[in-house]
Parts: sequence; C-alpha cells; structure tokens
Amino acid sequence: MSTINQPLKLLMNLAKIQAVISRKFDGLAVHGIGFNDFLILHLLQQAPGGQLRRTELAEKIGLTASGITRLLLPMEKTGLVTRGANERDARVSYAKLTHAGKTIYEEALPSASAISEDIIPDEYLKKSPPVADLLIMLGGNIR
Amino acid sequence: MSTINQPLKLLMNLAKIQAVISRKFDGLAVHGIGFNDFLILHLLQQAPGGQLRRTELAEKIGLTASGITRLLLPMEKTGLVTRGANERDARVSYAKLTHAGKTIYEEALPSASAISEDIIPDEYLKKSPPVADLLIMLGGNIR
DNA sequence: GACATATACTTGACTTATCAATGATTATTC
DNA sequence: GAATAATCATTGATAAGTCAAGTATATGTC
Repeated sequence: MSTINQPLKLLMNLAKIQAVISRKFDGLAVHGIGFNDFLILHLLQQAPGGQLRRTELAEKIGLTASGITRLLLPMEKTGLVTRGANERDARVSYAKLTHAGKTIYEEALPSASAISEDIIPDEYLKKSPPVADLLIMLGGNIR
Repeated sequence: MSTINQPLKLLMNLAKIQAVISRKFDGLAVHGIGFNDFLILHLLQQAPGGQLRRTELAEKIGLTASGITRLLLPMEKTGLVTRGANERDARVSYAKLTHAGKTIYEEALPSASAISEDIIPDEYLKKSPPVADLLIMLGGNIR
C-alpha cells in the first residue's frame, strides 16, 4: 500500500496556497500592477543603484529568462522600469527602477502588506509552529 | 521609510518556491502527466468511491471551475478519469478515477515522492524550524 | 588570433489558467 | 407555484508563462 510522504504532502498544500495567494494579490490591480510586477519593483528597490540584471531577476523571482522579458515589456512601456547597459559586457541588460516605478511601489506596499497579513496572520508567525502544521493548516483554511 | 513585514516576505519567497516546484514536477512528464494531473489523481484516489465533484476538486486544488474543466478534458480523453452524474442534482458532474488512472497514479507516486524529498529534504522537517526560516532558506537555496 | 563553447537575452509557437458571459438546473421567497 | 436568486459547469477571448531556436557577445583553448 502506497502512502504519501511528508514533503509531498507539503508541496501539494503549497500548490494550493500559492494559487490562492496570487489571486488575492490581484488586489494590487488598483495600482495597475500584478503580483510579479510588485515583486520586480520590490527587488529593484532593494538592489544597489535600483537596478538588476535580467537573469538575476529571473533567478530571484523563479521565472525563466523569457518570462522576465515578457514581464518587463509592459513595465517598460508604462515607464515603471527602464533599460540599462553594461559597459563591460554588451550581452547583459539591466532593469532599472524609474522614479515613477518607485512611486508606484511605495503606493502599493501598504496594500501588499495588508493582503499578506490577511493571508498569514501574525499570530501564526508568533507561535512559530512547525512548518508542516502551518502549511497544512493554511491549505485547509485559506479561501 | 517603508519596511517589509514578515508575512509579505514569506509570500514573496513562496511565490518563487512554487514556481520552481511546478517546473521540477514536470519530471512526472515521464508518466505522461503534469503536477496538477497528479494532484487530481491523488485527490480522487483518496476520495470515497474514487470520485469527487468538479467544484470540490477546484476548491481543493486552488483552481477555478473553468480551470478544472480544462484540466480534466485531456485526462478524460486519455482515460485516466471519467465522468459521473449525480442522481439528485443534474447540475453536478463527478470526476471519477478509472483503473488506468489509478495505475498511472501508482506509477507516478514514487517519482513524485522523490522529487518532493529532493525539494524539501527530510532533515529540514525533522528539525522543524520556524516556518519563516525554512521558507527563506528554501527561497535562497532552491534551484 | 581563429574556433568552439558558453552566456544573456529575445522571439515564435504553444500550454495553461483566468475572467466574464452563458446555459442548465435547483433552491428560495412571496 | 411563478418569479427570482443561487449553484454547477462550460465556452470564447485573453493573459502569462514555458520551451526551443535564434542572435549577439564573451570566454577559453590550441
């Protein structure tokens, strides 16, 4: 008889959690951006000089290089982000936060924080229960 | 100065983890199924009578109803799953595990378990560190 | 210093999922 | 019990991301 191991159980819960989360985060649409756009803005805002190589963004965000190209395209068009070149290596292209982008990020941050706290209430974190329990609980309670 | 709260940090990590996981799980493609197909088979296999209503599947898996329709379509064509009706309520339609579906599930289970253990090594679970640490660690280490 | 290999990014074709609208059935309310 | 509202599922149009192939540049080797 085949049973399910614990890691697999976790991953199955994760899948659902993530699906629900990214849909909740469409609340950011008020600011004209989606979850991944927000992530991009956040990463750039933290990066030195407000810029990162596209490959780095891909790696940090969990998308492929082509996914990044397609994600950044509209952000460049709306002027949240701009392109930069590397003097030493002509292959690389930077994504750079614009002033407009920074503004949008700062406007969206409170919404994003509120949504997050709604999904993962602070009390869960304070208790710091074992991961397994938390994820399973989330999987069961999340809407 | 705007800082990031802990829940938001977690969710940003989760997003990446999930993106990576579902790509890793395409290793199940050897069995001719994807991550969500596997999830469906798993849920049906556990359900009494090997069947579930389509809305229930949607809810459990974190997809919309239309997502389920489109996910099940090819699975019905390849005969992993079949349709059932409800005698009392003509609106509902069941997804039911076929013999072939059960076989594929059992074949895929070991692969799925192996992939999961690879992503979340057992030692992490044994230590049961606070969620935050685990997720952040994962977000940093996952490939 | 030419040739093979590797890296960074983009593009075309495709997959997967969403949303909004629709059809069909059931439940509620007056 | 007719009218209204709610629920289940599917469909057309579209968005977001993948993969494989292609272009351009860098690096390593002989």
